[in-house]
Amino acid sequence: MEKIERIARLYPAIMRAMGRLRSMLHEGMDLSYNQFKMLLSIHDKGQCSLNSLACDLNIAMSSASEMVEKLVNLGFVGRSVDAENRRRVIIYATDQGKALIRELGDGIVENYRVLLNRLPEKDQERLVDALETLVDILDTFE
Amino acid sequence: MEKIERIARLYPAIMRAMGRLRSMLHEGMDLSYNQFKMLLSIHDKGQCSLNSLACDLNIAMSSASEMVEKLVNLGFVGRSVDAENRRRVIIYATDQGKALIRELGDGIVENYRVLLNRLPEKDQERLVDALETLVDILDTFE
DNA sequence: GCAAAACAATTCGGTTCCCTAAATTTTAGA
DNA sequence: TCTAAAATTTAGGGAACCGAATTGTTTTGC
Repeated sequence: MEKIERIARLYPAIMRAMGRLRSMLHEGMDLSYNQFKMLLSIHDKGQCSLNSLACDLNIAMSSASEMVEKLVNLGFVGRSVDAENRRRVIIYATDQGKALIRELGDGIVENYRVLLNRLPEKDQERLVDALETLVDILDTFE
Repeated sequence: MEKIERIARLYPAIMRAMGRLRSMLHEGMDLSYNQFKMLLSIHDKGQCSLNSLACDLNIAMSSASEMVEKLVNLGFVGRSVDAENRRRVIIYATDQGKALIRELGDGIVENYRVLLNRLPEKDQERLVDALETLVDILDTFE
């Protein structure tokens, strides 16, 4: 079979598998995957504007605005007007948000561990290698 | 770094990359990715009930029902009551649907080809290997 | 034979995540 | 000062899901 057909056939399989993986990793979490991603991004940046957050997450600013609103209402994120430039808003993780990141982060890592341990040692290595190769190559497409 | 942390770090990167890949592959298509997937599934099964379609796609029957409705309205899919068991509905691709599959399928393969050709030969091999390894291993999780 | 249970699909109301376009507020520039 | 630009929010909408309730249809168990 030709290389391209092999790849075309693999794409849906990967997406299916990754989706399954995601739901296994995040099951029982208080935040959806995307909400968690956003909270994490805010936390990593320490403090940021809506604009930079939206760029980071590759979504429209209006979408980011909505999601931030939700996280603010849940108490995981704070939002205040930037005194330097009052058009801008400063977004940051609250203590509650930071605590959640620690907690969920640990849970996710633990879930990874459980999943990974279901594989024989040799496959664990192959998986990590495959993922790293994939990211490496896919990143060359822009 | 520990294996698990490496994997945890890779997951978002993969999702991002795969999403980008998807939008590159499907850009300008008449059908969304999910609609195309459903049409393809219907076509591959030749003829099917809503239930089996929903199982195949791993979505709730109510979701499948909605999407089928859309595909029917677009003229790509037909739907009729099963004479054997009138509770059941028979879903199939219309000629128009089959033609679209051919057309879009060719387009996608062509897009794959263009993308793949942007990689050096050696990376092409690595990519296919990585993807196949990944699917192979991920499928062992249920 | 027929009422109750099981089945297949649909409808309804809801959520999440995304979009564009228009409005709002604030700042900066001519 | 008046206008243009910048940062965000609001409004409206669409796709893709979900569970629960509903509508028909068939099976079953008495």
